Amino acid sequence: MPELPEVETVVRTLERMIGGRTVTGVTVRYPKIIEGDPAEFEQQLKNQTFREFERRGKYLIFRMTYCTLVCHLRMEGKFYVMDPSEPLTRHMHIVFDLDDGSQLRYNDTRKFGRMEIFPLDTDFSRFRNLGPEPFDETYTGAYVKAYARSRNTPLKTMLLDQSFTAGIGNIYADEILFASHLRPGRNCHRITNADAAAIADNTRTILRRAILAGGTTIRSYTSSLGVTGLFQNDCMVHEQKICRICSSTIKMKRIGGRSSYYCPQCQK
DNA sequence: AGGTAGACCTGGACGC
DNA sequence: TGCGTCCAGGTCTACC
Repeated sequence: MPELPEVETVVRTLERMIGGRTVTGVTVRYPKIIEGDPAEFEQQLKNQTFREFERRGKYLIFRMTYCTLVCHLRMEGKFYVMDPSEPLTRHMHIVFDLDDGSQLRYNDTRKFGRMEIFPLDTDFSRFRNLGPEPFDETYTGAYVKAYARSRNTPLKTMLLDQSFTAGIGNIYADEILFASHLRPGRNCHRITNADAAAIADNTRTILRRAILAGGTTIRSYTSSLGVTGLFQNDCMVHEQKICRICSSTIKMKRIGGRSSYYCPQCQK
């Protein structure tokens, strides 16, 4: 379930592994992954070089020689860099042949991920209505408070709204709210300045910690790139049974269609 | 306009 | 064992 920290790790790992490599061919094996015409996708990327690697929210952005390749892993998308002699499994939907003889393979069990080509000069600051990055200087307690006051929705739903801030997913939303001592079902409209400041601070603290954890797991060519981080070990509430602070039983509730975990004692 | 249910997919866990 | 059912997660679309 790649969220911001996992995507950041994948981008940095790919930068290290395929930065400067030129695409010699592309094979689209499952066309629906591609937004637009798959044949055109294959043609446009041929002979282009992976130059710069960026992330915006949960989107991976590859600046090529003449265009920008944008990927979203959704739930289960993974990249592998492999030798062509390794078996191509049924969930490897897009294959990029690289000029050093290796292959970049896109694997996605549930086929939810998407790839699309944009012009080289595309401005991603307002891409798909994405809000500020959590590490942007504009993501402050004051921003959180102002945004919260403008809506009438559970805090959990607000954190998952990518136009609020880009990159938070279901796991980190639960963890940020636990660290902030706020229940996921609390309405966002009436939060205090202190609550808003806590959300802003904890968003950054938790994401930064997760990026560090994810960045330590990348070792082999054939392991999934960046999506097998260690952060699961650090979860305080998400998919937990007992609160690690007060030993209360963790509760689970569906909020906005998403399972939300919280400690009834530590979060109010 | 803001909020939410449903669609998109597959495989794993679970109950009978 | 084997079947059916439910669930997971991110985003877009359709609808109220």
